[in-house]
Amino acid sequence: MSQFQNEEEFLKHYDASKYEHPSVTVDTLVFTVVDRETKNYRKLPEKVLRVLLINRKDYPEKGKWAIPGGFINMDEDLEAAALRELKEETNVDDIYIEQLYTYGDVKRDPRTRVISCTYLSLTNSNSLDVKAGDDAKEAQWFDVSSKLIEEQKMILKKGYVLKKYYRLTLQNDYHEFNSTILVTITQTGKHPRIKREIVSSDELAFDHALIIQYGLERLRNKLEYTDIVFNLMEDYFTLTELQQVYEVILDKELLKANFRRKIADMVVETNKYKKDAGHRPSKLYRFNPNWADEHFERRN
Amino acid sequence: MSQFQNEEEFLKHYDASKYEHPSVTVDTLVFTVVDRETKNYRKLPEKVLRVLLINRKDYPEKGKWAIPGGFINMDEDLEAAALRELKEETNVDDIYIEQLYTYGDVKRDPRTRVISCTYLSLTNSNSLDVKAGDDAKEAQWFDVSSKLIEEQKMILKKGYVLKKYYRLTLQNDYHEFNSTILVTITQTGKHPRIKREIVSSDELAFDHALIIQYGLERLRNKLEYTDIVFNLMEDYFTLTELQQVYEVILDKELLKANFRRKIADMVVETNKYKKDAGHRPSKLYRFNPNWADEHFERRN
DNA sequence: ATAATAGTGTCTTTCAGACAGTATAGT
DNA sequence: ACTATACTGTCTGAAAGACACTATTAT
Repeated sequence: MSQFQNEEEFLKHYDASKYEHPSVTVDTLVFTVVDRETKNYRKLPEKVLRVLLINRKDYPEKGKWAIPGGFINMDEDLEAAALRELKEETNVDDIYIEQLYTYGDVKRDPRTRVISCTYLSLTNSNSLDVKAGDDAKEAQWFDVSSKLIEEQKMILKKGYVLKKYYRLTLQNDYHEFNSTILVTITQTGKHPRIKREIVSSDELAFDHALIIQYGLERLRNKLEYTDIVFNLMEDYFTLTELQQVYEVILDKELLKANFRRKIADMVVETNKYKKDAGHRPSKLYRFNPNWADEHFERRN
Repeated sequence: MSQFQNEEEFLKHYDASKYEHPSVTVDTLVFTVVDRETKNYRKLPEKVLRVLLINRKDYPEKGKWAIPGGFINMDEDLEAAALRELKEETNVDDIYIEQLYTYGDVKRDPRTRVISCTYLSLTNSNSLDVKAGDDAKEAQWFDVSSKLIEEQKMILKKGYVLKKYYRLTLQNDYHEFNSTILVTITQTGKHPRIKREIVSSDELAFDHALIIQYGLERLRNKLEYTDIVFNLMEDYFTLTELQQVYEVILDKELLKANFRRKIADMVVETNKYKKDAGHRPSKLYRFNPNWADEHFERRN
């Protein structure tokens, strides 16, 4: 039985510092798609998927690359904290953001128990205005790709264990490094379980290789059933550009005619054209905001 | 520039208590599907979706119903904490669990800043062994349903705002109550935004009505592209039972022949039969563990 | 025999995949 | 004229949706 008469009374005596509390950070994975340079005046530029990382200028994990983030303030919501940190560290603003996953393993940070609530964020390359923030952290974009490099299947008496090794590659003009991630699917009895763990990740801080890998998976999945891709596009875009963005994220080629049929409802034609290179100009399209209505259910 | 020579040196001087930290809880939403009683000996029992709630015996929110959960220990992983709390409070064990969402609004708990990392959990009705834990908390199952009751669309100059009101109903033999949840989809300019908020929720503690609503949405979505449903089934089940579970969760009727074709690859026939009532006996099936292989990508 | 469920066959429409074809700017 | 891209038409086969039909048990 409670010693207090009412809730007001209870709250007056409540002392939050009685117990030890973990630290809570928010970390934001920012993706964008940009054009790679091209020499042939006729050829269209290739698209590349990029992720934003900052070089840690302090312990712990000093010198390693991390996704932007930091400790939350006691008086700000989680998403607000994510946006604030992003702004402080990288000057990126007005951006699509959604919660990704919360990482809280006991040993993931050497300082103390740190729970990291991570966010996935998308922006088009035009809105980029990345400079290092004034806290002496260096922000850079990295080309990112994740490929399945090995697969093992072990059959057990009841079910099986599937191990998938992914190579996560981050590179730009100045740096290049790899991480290896192991995804284990255990199917024994009733509940299949998925575990993601880092095999090696020398240049990425903490468990951030996992976050990038998982964010990429989420992005790929959502590409197929939401309108999330338009956060990576300019206001006006050609259908070929849109297709290229799909292709670089899904890491596979798509057939033009089929692609156009599939995304037809998501876009609206404009009367503008993109005339630039040595070939037929292409019509510019915009996102069709009414598309979201009927497809609202699949947004989670 | 850092004042420390190396990471070891840094960690020796690190004092986590320098800053104020939020509290962190884990809360787990547990769903199951059970048979409702039937009087007609021929008729199959109807299925109902249930959620597990506990009645809070202490401040804050004393007397209200809440999802089982509690504060994490400093030396246990998040999922482990969720499982421990579930076991302590409700005696539920060996259960499917996945992370749902992390709630961290500043004012969501009157005591202090509380970040709640929530989990979604599924179990079949056979595995139920719910008793109130020894900390004098009462656990009960509630039939749960969420229905769209009103929809408003406002057209703006650039885009629109869609407001959807859902009625969340919880009821069992002893209690019945409703919450109203407002889902607002704002589509202006580039980034569509979704906000979920509680309009009214008198008998549910904190923002738990939101969690139930969101968990139900997640369950509905995953039903369509994963094998998650089998966590709600016994080892052996009839195809009609499986269909009933789909129907009660999706809240719509399905055509038998089409349903069977759709789930054909996910199950394997056995030579057992369920002969019980005044009609043709039906074959028992099991989950086909090989199904997961090819469909691994869509698991997130 | 009857009531209720178990289980199958097939028609139609829709959609994904593959591929071949025509159109048009800039040099 | 040539090159690279823009854009469309159509065939095929698979899957989704709708519906009708047959089969089998306990009472």
